Amino acid sequence: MKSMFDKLSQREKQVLAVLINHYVKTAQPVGSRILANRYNLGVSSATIRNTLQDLEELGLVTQPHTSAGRIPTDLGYRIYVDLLLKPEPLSANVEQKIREEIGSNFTPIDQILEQTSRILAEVTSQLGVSISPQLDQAILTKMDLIPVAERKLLVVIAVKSGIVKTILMEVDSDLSNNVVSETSSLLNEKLVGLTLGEIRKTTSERFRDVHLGNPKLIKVFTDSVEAVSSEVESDNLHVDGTSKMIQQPEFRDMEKLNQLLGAIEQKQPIADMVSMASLEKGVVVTIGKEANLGNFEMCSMVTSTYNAGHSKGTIGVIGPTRMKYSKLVSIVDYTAKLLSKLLSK
Amino acid sequence: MKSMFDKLSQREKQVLAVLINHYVKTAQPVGSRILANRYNLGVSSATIRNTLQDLEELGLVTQPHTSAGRIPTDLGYRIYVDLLLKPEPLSANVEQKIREEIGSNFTPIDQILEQTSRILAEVTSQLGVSISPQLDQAILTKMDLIPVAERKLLVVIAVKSGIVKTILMEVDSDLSNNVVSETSSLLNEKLVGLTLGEIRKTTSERFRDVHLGNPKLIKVFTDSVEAVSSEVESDNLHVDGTSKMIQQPEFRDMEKLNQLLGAIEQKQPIADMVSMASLEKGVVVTIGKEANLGNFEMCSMVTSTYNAGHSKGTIGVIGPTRMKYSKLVSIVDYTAKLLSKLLSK
DNA sequence: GTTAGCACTCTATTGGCACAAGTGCTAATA
DNA sequence: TATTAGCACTTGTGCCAATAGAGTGCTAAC
Repeated sequence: MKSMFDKLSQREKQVLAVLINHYVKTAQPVGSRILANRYNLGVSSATIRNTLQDLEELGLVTQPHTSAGRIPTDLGYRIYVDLLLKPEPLSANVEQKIREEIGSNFTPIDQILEQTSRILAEVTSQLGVSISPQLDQAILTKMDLIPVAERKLLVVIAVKSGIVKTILMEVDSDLSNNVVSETSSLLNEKLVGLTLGEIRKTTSERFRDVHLGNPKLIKVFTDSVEAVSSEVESDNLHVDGTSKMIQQPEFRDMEKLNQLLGAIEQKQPIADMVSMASLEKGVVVTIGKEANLGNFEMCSMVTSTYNAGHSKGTIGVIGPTRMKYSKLVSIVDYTAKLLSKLLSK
Repeated sequence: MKSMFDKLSQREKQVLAVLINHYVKTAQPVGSRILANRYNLGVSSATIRNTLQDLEELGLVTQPHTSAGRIPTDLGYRIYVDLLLKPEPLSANVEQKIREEIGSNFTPIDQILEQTSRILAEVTSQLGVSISPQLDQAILTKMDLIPVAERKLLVVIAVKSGIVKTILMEVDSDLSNNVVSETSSLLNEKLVGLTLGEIRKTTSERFRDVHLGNPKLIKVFTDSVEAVSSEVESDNLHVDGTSKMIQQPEFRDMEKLNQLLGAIEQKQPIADMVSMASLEKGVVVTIGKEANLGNFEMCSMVTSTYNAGHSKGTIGVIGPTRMKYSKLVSIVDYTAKLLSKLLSK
């Protein structure tokens, strides 16, 4: 990447940046005349034409057809994002909107993330997405077993950072309240302070030799922990902004539109895409085919991880590759930081 | 409506039925020639033309333009649905699919309803919708208060029919475990067997003179009941099948498509529409402008209520007015009954 | 190294035209 | 009296050619 940067002359960089800026606004191939007239590059359109030819040879721009202007390639965007882009400061207006929406409301985490997706969609006019924190690394602060009906037990799992999960489980025989509360005390005593991942892996051994507590109940609890901590991403995915997104001209094509909506509905493809980017820390920009997901060839993604206690989740926006990276990077970054602050109280 | 039925001659009824059947399949205006040739009505196209003119005068069919065939009006569909339609028996295939999906799985209610929406969407290629039961009439079988962290209390509300709701609440001061469990016992003792609606209305008086239990905790509980039992429909709405739905030719128009997706995203418009129909019992067909919701002029809806204990919810499908009413009525009816059976154990 | 100029290519739009579908009406028919 | 054949008329659609416009690449001059 660096080598590519060195290869580019000052003018080439300038023209690439200006071309992308213009194309992002208009969604139309950009010609040399427009670049020469509208942006004062100090040279004539003929010179720009030469530069454009160079950029095309480098694979940074391309022509839809012979007598059209140029549009950026995925690689062109990549260079732009990595080397030329200056994050655009948030407008006071947008910043305020985000702050208001992700307020200090005392709300369950899933609702907060829904709101986050919504506000991201709103301020970006793209798809806003969020994934709940993966609780595998979360530390148990308290658990409880509550009989709610014959054979039905509500398992409560509270972890550091204040997230509380409840799961309704079936038990195959009625159990006395005494047995339940004894086992519950025992589990609390032994397991509080461990991560859910540890509990998942070690509990069966931990209690193998201890002849306290009801083994069936212990099994029910570990099953619940299993369910909570290994919840697949797609169950925890929130998406908003579809109706805004599809107004983008790239989705005029019914074919693409169907693919997009199908993916949103299945959730899994989006979850895969987002969680792939969430391996890295901080803001990540994934462009077009980089995601390596057929249906999203013409889409880019700006994501960031956030923290909730020791657990990590991801938020971001998805839109056509022709997106305003400079603005989106700032928005996603700001929102993720705000969210981390909120969730770590 | 009955008068309209009397006004129609045998042939007019027949032609209307056949025209609608054909139009539902093709989405193209239907001409007299096709009706005369393809369906053996025993008369020539000229005669059909005369009949069509009559039907047009009655407002049951209309022409998109002078030299096109006829398409049904909302009123035409209404007559068809009320007087001419024979519910089509479920295919074994579809019945099996529904039975498999809405299995006896031990799953939380919201997930069951999500599955219901999904399977409805799948077997109808339209929008599948479901609304969770309104719990106002549900009878409390058990409640519990569980401190999960400083100042955080998990309120558990279990009602007949096995639905369990949990709500995380904030309390303004730390409370001893004793106080919490005493108050909890008291509330159980006094309130189990009442409906949530009754609890909501009468609890403050019930405990005004009794000097037992912690008033703040009692308030927290009634607030939770309030929240659970008056949850607005849009929070409990599940929609699936958007990507199938938009492939219907009526949504080729970007304008309509936007309206539709916007409504699905906001949820409220759909919730309004569905809950409006859920006042009546059994299967209800709402056609086009009858719903009186601007954005859904070209949509119809087939819904049915289902029972979960003493509570009622609604499921259904939404699609373009040009839908296969005969099939959908059977599917929705069958699914609602199956769901009632499942949720009443 | 830059620019003006020009021939060339490709797309998008327009008007014209023939064709197909379907109607409404009239007059003939059973 | 109900039905039908026949026909003139209307409208939407597909196709063609012609045209205008945008933008390029190249050459030659500065």
